[in-house]
Amino acid sequence: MPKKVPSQALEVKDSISVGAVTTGKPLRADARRNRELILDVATKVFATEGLDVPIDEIANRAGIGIGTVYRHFPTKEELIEAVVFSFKQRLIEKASEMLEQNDPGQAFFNFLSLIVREGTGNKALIAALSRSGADIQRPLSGISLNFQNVLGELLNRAQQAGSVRSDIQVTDLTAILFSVLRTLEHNDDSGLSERILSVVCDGLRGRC
Amino acid sequence: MPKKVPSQALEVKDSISVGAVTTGKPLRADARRNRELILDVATKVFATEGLDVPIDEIANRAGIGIGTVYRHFPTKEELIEAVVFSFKQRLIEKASEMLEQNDPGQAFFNFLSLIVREGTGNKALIAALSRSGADIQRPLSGISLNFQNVLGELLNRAQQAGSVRSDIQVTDLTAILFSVLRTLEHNDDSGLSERILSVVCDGLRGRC
Amino acid sequence: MPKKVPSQALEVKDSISVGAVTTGKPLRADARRNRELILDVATKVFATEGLDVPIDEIANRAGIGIGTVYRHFPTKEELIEAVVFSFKQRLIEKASEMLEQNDPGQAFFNFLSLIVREGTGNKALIAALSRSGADIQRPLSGISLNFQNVLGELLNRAQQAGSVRSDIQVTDLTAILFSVLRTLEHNDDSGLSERILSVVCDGLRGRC
Amino acid sequence: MPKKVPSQALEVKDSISVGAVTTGKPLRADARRNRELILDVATKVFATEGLDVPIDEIANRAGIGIGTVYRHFPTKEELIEAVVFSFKQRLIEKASEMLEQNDPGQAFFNFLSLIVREGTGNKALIAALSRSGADIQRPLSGISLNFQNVLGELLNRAQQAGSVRSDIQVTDLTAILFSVLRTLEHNDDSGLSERILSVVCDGLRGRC
DNA sequence: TATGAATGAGCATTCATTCAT
DNA sequence: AATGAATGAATGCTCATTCAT
Repeated sequence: MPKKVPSQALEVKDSISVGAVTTGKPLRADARRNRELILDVATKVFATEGLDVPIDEIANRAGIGIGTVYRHFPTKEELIEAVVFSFKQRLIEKASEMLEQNDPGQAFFNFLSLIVREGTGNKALIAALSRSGADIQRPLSGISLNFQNVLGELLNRAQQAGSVRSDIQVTDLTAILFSVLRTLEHNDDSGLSERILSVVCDGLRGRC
Repeated sequence: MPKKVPSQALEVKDSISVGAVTTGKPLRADARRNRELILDVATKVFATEGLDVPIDEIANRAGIGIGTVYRHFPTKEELIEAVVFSFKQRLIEKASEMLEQNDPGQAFFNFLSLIVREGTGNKALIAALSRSGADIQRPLSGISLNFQNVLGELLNRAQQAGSVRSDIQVTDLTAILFSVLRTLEHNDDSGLSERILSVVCDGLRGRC
Repeated sequence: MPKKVPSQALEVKDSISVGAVTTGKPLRADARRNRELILDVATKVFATEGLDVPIDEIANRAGIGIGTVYRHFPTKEELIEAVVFSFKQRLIEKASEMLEQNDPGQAFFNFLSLIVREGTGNKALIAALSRSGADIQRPLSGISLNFQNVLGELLNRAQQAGSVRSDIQVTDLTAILFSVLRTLEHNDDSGLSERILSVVCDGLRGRC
Repeated sequence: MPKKVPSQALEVKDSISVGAVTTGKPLRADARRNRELILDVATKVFATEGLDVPIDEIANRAGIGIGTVYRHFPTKEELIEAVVFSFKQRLIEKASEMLEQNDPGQAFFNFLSLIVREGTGNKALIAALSRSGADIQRPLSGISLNFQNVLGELLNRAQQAGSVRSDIQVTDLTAILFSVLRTLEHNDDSGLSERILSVVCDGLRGRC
């Protein structure tokens, strides 16, 4: 039985080329701390205020210099991607957990529900995902590919169990998910989330 | 037998003065031409490149001076709204036509289908709907209200005819539409559109 | 005994080259009317809001087109000068009246008092005068010369009567006047006007 | 025997952070140099060309980027105020020195004389004073209040010594000073300055 | 002549990114 | 490594002036 991935996704920083330069060296302790700090703050700030927040703002709220932010993430774009990365990482963990469940249909719909719950009102998740996820044509790599894989796994099982209509593909699903999240971007009315989720789930079950 | 839509929803002003000041005077021939030119260009540009395109760009592509754009639309915001206005206007017209149809369910789903078809890859349309769909709390006015009214009419009839689940509200619907459009923003793959539309429609019919 | 100049200073329009093109032809009736209208509005608007008011504003308030304003005053600068012109014209009239008085000292100080009273809170008078009047080196011509002449006349007589210290020159005086007016630009507190006027008058009488 | 000015008026902050945010940290060497450079250039440029000079111009003349100007003074207004600040600061120092003199009347008139000398042809100084002198209603704060305090001190003593008429108030005085400076704005003819100063001083002594 | 539409240089301000300390 | 100062392209908007109707 697979152990749970540590929820903080810490082992990322140097082996995978997200942000910073990809040297083989592990980061110094303080640097690693800063990297995480930036990521945390950025995640929070992006989540609440959207991606238009200037880098200065993030540096300030993190209590560090702009230069430091840029040292870790040479580009705003890369910072955003790193944030997305963490999100996807978290979602992947959750998905893995769900895969353990017995009922494939249940697992699948639970996951959808989870995403909707996490994403409601989270501007960063949405805006960020919409960048890397909405463009379906683009071939995926790294984390996004992983994410898609787990999602596909969940989907397949549910389809094989007859809980989800069979003509749907993973890419359709991601598209739908991102789209729903975006809708909830400005609305934290949970009633709305529920109803939309319900519509989507019913729709995925297929015509009666 | 379907009644005609309440005239309130239909008598959208059709001649002049959207954005800018609403004087009674019709625009001079050349001004009207320019106004429409700007609107056309803006619509296209916004649709393809998003709302961040600078006004200069629009002016250039239209082959006119910046000042002219600002004469017609004193604010970028107003230009956007004018673009949105046209879109909603078109959709309202279509919706009105659909209301003539005998089968309320058919009418409703046809309209959804229409919107999806028109909206695929069209950022401006998405922005348009996002105004009435994204921020649900904000009370609507003018064209957006009209749009919501026609949509509500279509929805109600379909619900009374039992073609659509009854817990759905107009605002949910706009949210969903918006959501779907957003998804199709970067994807003109028609297969995707079809499947998503299908999922949404099935979902709206309700659990079997 | 000289008749009073008509207070509206109408005979200006074509013989003196202020504003418009200096053709010999008198203006058509409606043109003349417009010219005066513009001047009136500009005077009032400049007086209350300062010289930064856009020409559009003036045209609008006058209920005519911008083009018309520009036809009469090819440049904003010229419109301003025309406004100044009227002011000076009025002051010249008044000064002429004062010259009729028996007591030269009285006449002189009355005139100062008049200017202060008229100028208090009148942004246009002040800003305008400060343009054409504050630069003392520049040789005067036209109306400004006239103005200076009358003022000089008042001054001379008062000096000869021993009511004003003799080292003061007309240019000093205009400078002082403009300066006082500017001070009162933003203050309509009449107490202040009084005291400043009093200081200046006492100062002009000379050391006791 | 003249007491020292109340320390409140003197302890103007002298090191850093005028305009911008007032953090406790001293500026880095290069930053301080730039800040002063900007201030110098701005002072000179404002003084000679008025406050309408674009920020670009100032940046160019200082040989630095626009952004740098904005880093130090987030707003044009703040830059202007900083310039004003320096001026008033200098004047306050001078005034404090004068307060040391034995003869209160002498001290007072010397200060006036100083201001006139410094202010002749200096648009920035004029703007500076105009902040505290032009709009008398507005309650003062910070440096302007300090300035007014020292000036008031000088005035009071001179009045108590019988050298200045007693109906004059500090605000009248600033107004007058402002007024005189405005007059000298475009004129560096020292004869003019002298005569005007003389008139004002005599006027302030009061009717004989 | 009158009108007001068109023009575009000009300006304040922001922000991602680079670089000296 | 960290810092934060410097940079300057980019952007929304204004307004004097010109010109077609």
